[in-house]
Amino acid sequence: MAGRPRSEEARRAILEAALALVERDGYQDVTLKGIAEAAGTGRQTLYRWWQSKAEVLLEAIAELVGPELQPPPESGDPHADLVAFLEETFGAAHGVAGRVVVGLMADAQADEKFAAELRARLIGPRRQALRTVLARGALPADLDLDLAVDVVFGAMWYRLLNRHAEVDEKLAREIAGLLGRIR
Amino acid sequence: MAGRPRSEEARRAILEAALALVERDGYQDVTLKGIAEAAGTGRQTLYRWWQSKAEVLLEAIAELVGPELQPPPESGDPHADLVAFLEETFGAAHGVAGRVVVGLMADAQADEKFAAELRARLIGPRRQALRTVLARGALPADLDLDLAVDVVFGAMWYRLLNRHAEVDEKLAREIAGLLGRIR
Amino acid sequence: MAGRPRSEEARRAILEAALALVERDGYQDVTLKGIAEAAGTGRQTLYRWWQSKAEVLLEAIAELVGPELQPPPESGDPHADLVAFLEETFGAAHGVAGRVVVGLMADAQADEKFAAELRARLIGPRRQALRTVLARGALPADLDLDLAVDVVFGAMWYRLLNRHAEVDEKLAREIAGLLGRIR
Amino acid sequence: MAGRPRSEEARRAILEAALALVERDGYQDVTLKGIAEAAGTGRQTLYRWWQSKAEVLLEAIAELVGPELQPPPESGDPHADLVAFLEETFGAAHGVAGRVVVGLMADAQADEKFAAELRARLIGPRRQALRTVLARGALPADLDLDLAVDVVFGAMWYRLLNRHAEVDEKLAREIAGLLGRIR
DNA sequence: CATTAAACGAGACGGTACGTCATGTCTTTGA
DNA sequence: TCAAAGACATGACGTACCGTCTCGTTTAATG
Repeated sequence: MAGRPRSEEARRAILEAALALVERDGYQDVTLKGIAEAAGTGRQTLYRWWQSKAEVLLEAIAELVGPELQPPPESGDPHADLVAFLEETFGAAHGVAGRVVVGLMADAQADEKFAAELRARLIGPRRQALRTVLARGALPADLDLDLAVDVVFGAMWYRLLNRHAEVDEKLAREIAGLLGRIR
Repeated sequence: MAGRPRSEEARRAILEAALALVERDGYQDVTLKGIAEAAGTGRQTLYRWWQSKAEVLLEAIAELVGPELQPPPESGDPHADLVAFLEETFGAAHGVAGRVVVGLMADAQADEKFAAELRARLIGPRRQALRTVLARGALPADLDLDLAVDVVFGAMWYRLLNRHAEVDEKLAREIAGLLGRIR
Repeated sequence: MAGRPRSEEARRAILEAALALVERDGYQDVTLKGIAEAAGTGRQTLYRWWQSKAEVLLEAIAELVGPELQPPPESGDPHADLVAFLEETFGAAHGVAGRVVVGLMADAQADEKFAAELRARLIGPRRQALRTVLARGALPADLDLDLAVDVVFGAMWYRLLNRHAEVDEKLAREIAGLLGRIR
Repeated sequence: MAGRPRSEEARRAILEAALALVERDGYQDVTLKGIAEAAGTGRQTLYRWWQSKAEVLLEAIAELVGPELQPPPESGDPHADLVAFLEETFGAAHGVAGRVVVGLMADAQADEKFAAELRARLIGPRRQALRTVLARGALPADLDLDLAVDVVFGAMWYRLLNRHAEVDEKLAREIAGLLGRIR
């Protein structure tokens, strides 16, 4: 038998409601119950298609920032490419996207299965993009690229989570400058 | 007037039970109710002295790693000092301490007041210790020390949270090596 | 839309468990938590449909003694009717029903809203039934029937609460006898 | 050896605070903790001298209405004596005394030991006083005096607890009138 | 007059019920 | 067969009071 097809309308209402609630209440105060009510949807519809709040928001954020996961076009100046890429990346860390992504990382600590999904769909591709940009010549050829990626995104995440300093264009330039001084 | 003094026995039972439960069930599955039961203590005793699970575990972990928050003695070789410090720090990130500290960071995302406490009692002192070690000559004099700290601890936190790679002695040597190549 | 219908099974399990617990532990030692556990039901299900322990037990007792709230068939002998009615009423005051009804009256002292409900669903109808029986000719026509009701049920309640004497068939005959001597 | 004598000041502060709290919050919302705080006394002082809230309030009310427990002087007119006694008794049922006494009766349902104490110190003497007044000739000589007492005080208690009608001078006259019509 | 012992206030202790909340499941009717 | 609605069992939350237990202090009577 065929059955009623999945409602695309309900799906979009849920993803939009989820993001709106994060914006209004903060990631941790969002509940699946609250999302269902805000989306005007049944609770079972949420549980049918997603495992948890984190999965809902991972899908929502993936749709939101999907296109940005590609490395930027090559300009010829490796250092300029790196600065541009970091400025764009760090800029995206503000607003809802930042709040969601930090919340997802927090939730991932409780659930290794979701953590793997988060790495596969969001973190990994972004790492790959940075790797591509770094490989254009901004670093000595013998330097471990993965270590460099850890250092760059590490600083970003550390600041995002610990909030002891801003994640902004200044940081982008400083990190790029630091990498440029490596011999 | 005086009143019955706080029970040091209950306090220690609670902190020990909290750590034991994190070890057994993982940070997120620990509840205040569970801690009280495991410690053989009343629930109100927990609420009397701590605001949340995170505060209990912050105190527990602070007592556990308290002494390590001091910078190591100066050996004369700045690079060796740095490697030694990082090896010790990264080593401590395994076991309960690591699970707790990652959980605390996750919880801090939901509660800015607690985040400030976490920075003040745990993260800040550790940053200061690294700063002291770095200032012994492992870096060019004009490099921003705070940025270097962000880069080093950033890489550590990024790996701890995202779990795409180990936080171990190898990382300690690689990071120290990378810093040593900065001109 | 529809929603899942209320579970009649849960409702009956709760009312039966409540009565059983009163029988076992006494009215005052019954708790909503205990009722839920004994009924194998969620605590929220209790709070969804009732405001308090008293309301649960009022409904339970109302189902138990519901049919008795009607005045008995007229035999032709007003005095015999009265004695029969009182014997039946006073007999029902023993066992669970008596313990529950006394507990309800005690709880009603703390909650005027519930007191009104108790009057409407239990006390009032019983008063009306006695009034009907008394009106059949057991009393002088000019006597205030409500006062007579107060006197009859007052003696019963006084003994039930104060427990200085039994509420039994002997009392039924004595009260009826006293009323019969009024000129 | 001797030890410090019991503080009469603390005792009076407790009894007064208890009555004041009943007046302000109602019997059921008064707690031993609240009484201790309002009296400026330690909690242990309460538990040292009384078993429960009910015992505290029984002592408080006993001091308040103690003198009234005696039958009034004989005037020569039995019916007038009865009316006067009932008017005074029913009048005292208003105000704090009424609220306390109803609360005590409710609590007595849960605790037979306290119920016995209540009967011995408050209810019994009052019954005896009414008995004395009734014995002055307001009733036919062969009528059971205890039954008459049950009927009179029963009506009072029934109205006090069920609150379907007032306990006032009108009731006093009506009850006395009803008794007067018994042959 | 020093000692002693009990009562005092304060307040923390282990318990336990309260009423609320979110979870994830189940059961209806309607599309 | 999916959707919305909403009841279900479960279990943690934070609060309140219970009755008990130290504390340090105060207050007579005793030796």
